[in-house]
Amino acid sequence: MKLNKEGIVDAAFALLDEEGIEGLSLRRLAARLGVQAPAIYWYIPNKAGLFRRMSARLTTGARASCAGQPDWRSWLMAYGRGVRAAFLTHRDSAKLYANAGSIPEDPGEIGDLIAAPLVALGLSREDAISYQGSVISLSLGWALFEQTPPMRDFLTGMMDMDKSFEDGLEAMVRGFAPGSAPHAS
Amino acid sequence: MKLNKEGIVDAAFALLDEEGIEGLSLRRLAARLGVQAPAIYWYIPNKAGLFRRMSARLTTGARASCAGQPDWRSWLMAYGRGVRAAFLTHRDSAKLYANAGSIPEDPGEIGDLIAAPLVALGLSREDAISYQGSVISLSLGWALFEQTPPMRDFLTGMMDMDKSFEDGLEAMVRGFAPGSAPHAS
DNA sequence: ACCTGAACACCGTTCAAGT
DNA sequence: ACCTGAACACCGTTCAAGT
Repeated sequence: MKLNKEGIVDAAFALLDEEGIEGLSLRRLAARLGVQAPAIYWYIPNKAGLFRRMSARLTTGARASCAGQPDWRSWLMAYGRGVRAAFLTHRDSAKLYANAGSIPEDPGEIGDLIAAPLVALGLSREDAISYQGSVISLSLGWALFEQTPPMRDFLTGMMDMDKSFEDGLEAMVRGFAPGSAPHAS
Repeated sequence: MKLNKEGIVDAAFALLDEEGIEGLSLRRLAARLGVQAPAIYWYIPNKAGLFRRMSARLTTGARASCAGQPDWRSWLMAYGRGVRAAFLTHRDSAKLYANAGSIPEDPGEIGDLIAAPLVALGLSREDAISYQGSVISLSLGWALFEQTPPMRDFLTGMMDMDKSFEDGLEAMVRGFAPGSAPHAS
């Protein structure tokens, strides 16, 4: 039963869900795959590379979930909800994303790729990336709080997290004003 | 030259700035303080406790920096800028905060404490915490991207990060609508 | 091509013992 | 009260060697 990259990422998510990010070591991952730790290095460059691969899966899954939106505001709302939902389906995945920083492939064409759906809906490339960055930041930040147990207990004790996130996202997306104050040249 | 908690936190920030979060180990920290690693445990419970102490310093510094604002929107804008600025003054500090999750003291009175300045400006306690959570989330998220070198290079190549953050924050704070859709009871 | 065994240079944390 | 020495149970990563 040979290893492969996707299977390693699958097993890593399973291990993450069971043990949390502290317990996600290459040695334990190898044990779960019935193999010795160095074997993993045949498929991934290092632990950071594994984290990047896992992070990429989280965000591309969210992107896929919001195809076919009628306008760029709807798209950004769906994307924000999708990103947060993706983080909340795997224990500590927001922490993992924060430590990995994504950027899975070469920087040249990835800019076009992430801007494309919003440019198709009428936004400039710069606004597309800027707004998307703010939406991911907000979603990541909330997910981070929701995945830190003492913080989660503290927050759920006095508010509805779903509503707070929704309120913040809605306020921001509604407030985006393309083309206003077109910085520098 | 006896140790003390604040001195340990100072040294930890200095070490963080020099080596990054990967290099921030208790053994190296001890060496910098001219002491053996276990000595640190007389002052802090464990490494997570050190991270929490460091995180608390970052956010309370930002809070202090925005006293005397005339209304709650101005306060939230100042706080968002202050939080991001605080993160950007220490290498990898957003990552550190994401891994630590703050919550330094007991949960009972800290709720009042963080809500107080906004309640004084007319917000309900629930809105105060909800909005503040969204503002911190957005600021933390952007700082995280800005402190991940490949991501930073990628983003600065096609946008002005200061402007993007400012646009997102401004849109969100302007869009907050207290009292609208008062969920459940 | 794919994996193991053994090793290197680290970790956080504990605990008896020193002063 | 405050710190050291020594140890435990881990890490990520490298690399020769096996198949």
